Amino acid sequence: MLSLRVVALASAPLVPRRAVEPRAPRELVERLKRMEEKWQKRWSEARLFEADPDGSRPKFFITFPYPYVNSYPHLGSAFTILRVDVMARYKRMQGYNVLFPQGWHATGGPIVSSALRVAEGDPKIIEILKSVGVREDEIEKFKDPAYWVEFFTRGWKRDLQRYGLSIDWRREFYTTKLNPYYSRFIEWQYLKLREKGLVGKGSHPVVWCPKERKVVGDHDRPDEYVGIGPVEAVIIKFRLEDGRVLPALTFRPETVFGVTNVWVNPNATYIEARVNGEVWILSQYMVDELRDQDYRVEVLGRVEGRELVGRWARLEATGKQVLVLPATFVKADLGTGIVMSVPGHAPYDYVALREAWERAEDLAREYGLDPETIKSIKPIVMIKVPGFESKTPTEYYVEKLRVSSQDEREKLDEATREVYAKEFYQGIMAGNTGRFAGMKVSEAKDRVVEWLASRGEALKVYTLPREVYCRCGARTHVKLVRDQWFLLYSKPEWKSLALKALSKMKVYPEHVRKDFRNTIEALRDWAFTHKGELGTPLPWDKEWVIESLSDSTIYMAYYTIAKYTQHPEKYGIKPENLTPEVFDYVFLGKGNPDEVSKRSGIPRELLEAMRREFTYWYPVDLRISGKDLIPNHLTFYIFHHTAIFPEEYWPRGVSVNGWVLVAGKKMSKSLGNFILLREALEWWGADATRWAEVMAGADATLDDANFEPSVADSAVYILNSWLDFVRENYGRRARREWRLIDDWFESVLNSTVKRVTEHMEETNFKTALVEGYYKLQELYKWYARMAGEPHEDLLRKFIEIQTLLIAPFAPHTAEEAWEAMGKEGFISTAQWPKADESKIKPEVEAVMETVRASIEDAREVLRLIGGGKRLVITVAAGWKFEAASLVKKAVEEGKPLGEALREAFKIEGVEKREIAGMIQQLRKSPEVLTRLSSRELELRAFKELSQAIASELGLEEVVVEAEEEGKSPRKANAMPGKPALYAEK
RNA sequence: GCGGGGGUGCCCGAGCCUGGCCAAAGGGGUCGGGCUGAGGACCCGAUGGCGUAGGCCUGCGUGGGUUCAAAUCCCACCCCCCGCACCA
Repeated sequence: MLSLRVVALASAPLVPRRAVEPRAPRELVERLKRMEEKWQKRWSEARLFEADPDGSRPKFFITFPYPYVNSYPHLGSAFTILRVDVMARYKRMQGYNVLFPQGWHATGGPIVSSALRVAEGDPKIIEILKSVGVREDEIEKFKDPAYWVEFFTRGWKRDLQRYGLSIDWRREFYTTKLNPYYSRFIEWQYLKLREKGLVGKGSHPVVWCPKERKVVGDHDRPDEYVGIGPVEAVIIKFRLEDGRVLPALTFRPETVFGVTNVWVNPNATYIEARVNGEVWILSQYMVDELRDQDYRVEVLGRVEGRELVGRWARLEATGKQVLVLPATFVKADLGTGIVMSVPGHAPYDYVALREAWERAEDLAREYGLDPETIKSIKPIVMIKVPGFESKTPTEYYVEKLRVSSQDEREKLDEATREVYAKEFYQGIMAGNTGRFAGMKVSEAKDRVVEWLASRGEALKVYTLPREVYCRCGARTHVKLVRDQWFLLYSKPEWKSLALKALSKMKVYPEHVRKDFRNTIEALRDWAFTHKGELGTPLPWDKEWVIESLSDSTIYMAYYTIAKYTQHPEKYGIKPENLTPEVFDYVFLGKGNPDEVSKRSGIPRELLEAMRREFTYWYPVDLRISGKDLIPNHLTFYIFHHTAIFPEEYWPRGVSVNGWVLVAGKKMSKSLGNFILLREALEWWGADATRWAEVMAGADATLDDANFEPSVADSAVYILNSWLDFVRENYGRRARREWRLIDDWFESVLNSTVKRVTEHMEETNFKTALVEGYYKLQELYKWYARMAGEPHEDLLRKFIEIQTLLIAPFAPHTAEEAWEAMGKEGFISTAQWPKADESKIKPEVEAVMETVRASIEDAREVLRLIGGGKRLVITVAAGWKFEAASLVKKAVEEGKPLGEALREAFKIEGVEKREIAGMIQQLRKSPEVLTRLSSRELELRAFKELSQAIASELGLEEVVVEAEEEGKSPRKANAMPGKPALYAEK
């Protein structure tokens, strides 16, 4: 499922250079690792994460797409699965019965191909295996695909366990016929789909190796050919005077109206062959390709390219006669080797024509032509593009890229792409295109092909846009596979079910819903069977195997019963017991358990237990994955659920995230920033690695995350010092009498819990950790400085909450801290803190904000006057608070500020002039309104904190007074939320 | 082209939905101070320009607009990234 890109591994240098190294002190890391081992052992002994149906608790079923096990997990896969674990742990602390299972994906070609390479002794693949720690004497075993699966499955499991994931391992399994239990399940699924008419048959183009006679997937090719697939092209016939056909292959059939000549490679040898009754002259390559696309091709002989030069060829559809000219850019083994020249719209043709003009005399001499005829060939413009009136796109890009020769392939390829993009999407067919004039090029293209084809002058073929070689060294071409099985995603009824399911799902982040909708609407039929790969054979046509994206759509249901089916030693179920009838009963509630039991040989109680297990856990509450799975797997997941299951079991939610960069760059061996999870665990331990992964950006977003090794280093310190802090401070004696600053800290403590909980619900885990740890720590530091000594109860409360808030992220450290506090049981199942709304006091938070702002102001003033000894703080007069609150109220009612300010004049007993002055100040800094509290509270806050403020600013004395009886020469400046300050040397 | 996401201070990156608390969170880097056996750990401060009183000027892709007030709302434009399918 999750592709690990062994391909990428393969391209890496054999001795990777490390750009990324851990710097955290070993002893601190070792301390964390010892704890991790201890708690993992205890969790496992307590079977803490083994989840069984429990009607007394709400359930939460969460999954991660099973990874493709052809290598070990790296920081990328570890990132996404960590988000699953964090959510699972959070939900567990919220009192949910959480099921987090994990399986492995073995379906597909890469493992088979890699095993074959080992068998062949390919040094590259052997080196890759060694680089991930496979012993020399073990290499031999990797000739067998099954061993890959077994080996890396073990490796993944070990890594994930050491990572501290809260998985119920009883439900582990891997796919393909290597696990016949799973295969039985997939067979059932596909029988169902066929029953419902969602399976069809058709033909399908594939990249084909003629030597090995097989489909060539990405894993079967050298890296430079990865990702290139069949494209549609058109062959247009040019007829020579003797009746033979020059078939020109083109990707731009709409440009036939601009043809000026035909290009051939004079130095190449072409094949003369009978194709569908006509005599064609074409490349050997296309002979093979056409044969594999069901054309009858009978080779008659050979023709030298130069023999064709100088002949006239006729395009029947337009009646145009054109000359055959030589061109060096024409490759005889690409396409038909015959090129229709459209210099008005194709950079290659344009440049080649210019060269032909220059060399007209030479060409004429060499091929016996008339130089004037060559020079008289001029580009024909037949597409209009807005903004390209004076110069065509072809002229523009050839000039811009300074192309000087037809052999400058890179520049010409780029120019071709640019011209195509402009003309195809923005171009309009010009007046000289007959019945197509005025049509958009994007629409005209297909119409032109239809028109030509209906007259027998063109045909559609599939070909490769570039040469692609198989790993065996053979050149590949496109073959049309007949009898290909398809999933009929294009069926409107199926699409509308999928859309309905989507509309009821939670999608994080929400905007991704649109991507899903677009994908569902645009999804076409899917060729779901392959040959020569690992998988489950199609039950009714066993030579085909169900391909990887198609055998992984509803397997989350299988987790619910894997506990039973995958443990024959305990429950005695054999693969042959798992008849379709059994699945019908377990998943769909069909049939009578007694009869199903009798026929399948599975005891009734077991069948019922499986049914209960399924109905309890299903549907999946949340599936978390990388963004790459939106347009394929996650969409298929929705489709198949709607096809197989009743509505109540359709998926409830999906959360997606971006890729992981390491140190700001895409992970790659050549950059030296490719990190396997096991390496990170070795360097930083589990909790610090988890911490850094979350801090990389574990929110629900399509943006890429960035794992910074320095963050992992600092997490090592953070976790160690938090543990020390807990040990030194939890339950110690401290201040007993309650002060205003305690109200403040209690308030922010509760509002922090509230915000963090909201972020957790939205799967925005980085934001949750930033708020729940970093910001809370800042708040505590400030509290400790302002309070001098913290309040005893609050200190305890803070330590508890802080530990609970980091528990989903750094569970081992949290357990250790929890134990150090003397708490009973595991923190993993402790109650997530609940915000006490009554303790959240906005006016206290506001007044403390005023204090903080005043300290900053005072610092600035002191700096400007070059230091001082004494500070007088004057809290504004009572009437100013009244006036400000009138203004604030008016603003909140929606009045414009100017109008709201006039409210202040309602205050009685104060001179209008004074009020006007205050209004002036308010207009200048309306922000004070947002931290408006009361005169009494401000006075109290400043008085209580005057000592702290003094030491904060390094002053000998801080005097706090009220404006009414104040003596400060600047007391008139005092505003609510912004007391007047007066500093003395 | 269609669909989606973006362009913020030296760098990374929040804010934008719900306009004023935003010269703009938080990191990193840099500078200064503290702690120390001159610690890569920790703590405090500075880090657009100017300023001996909390201020002023310039500023969040570009250009307009709405508003007492815009990084935030509206319009137009420019640029970048991703997807548009058979690689899992």
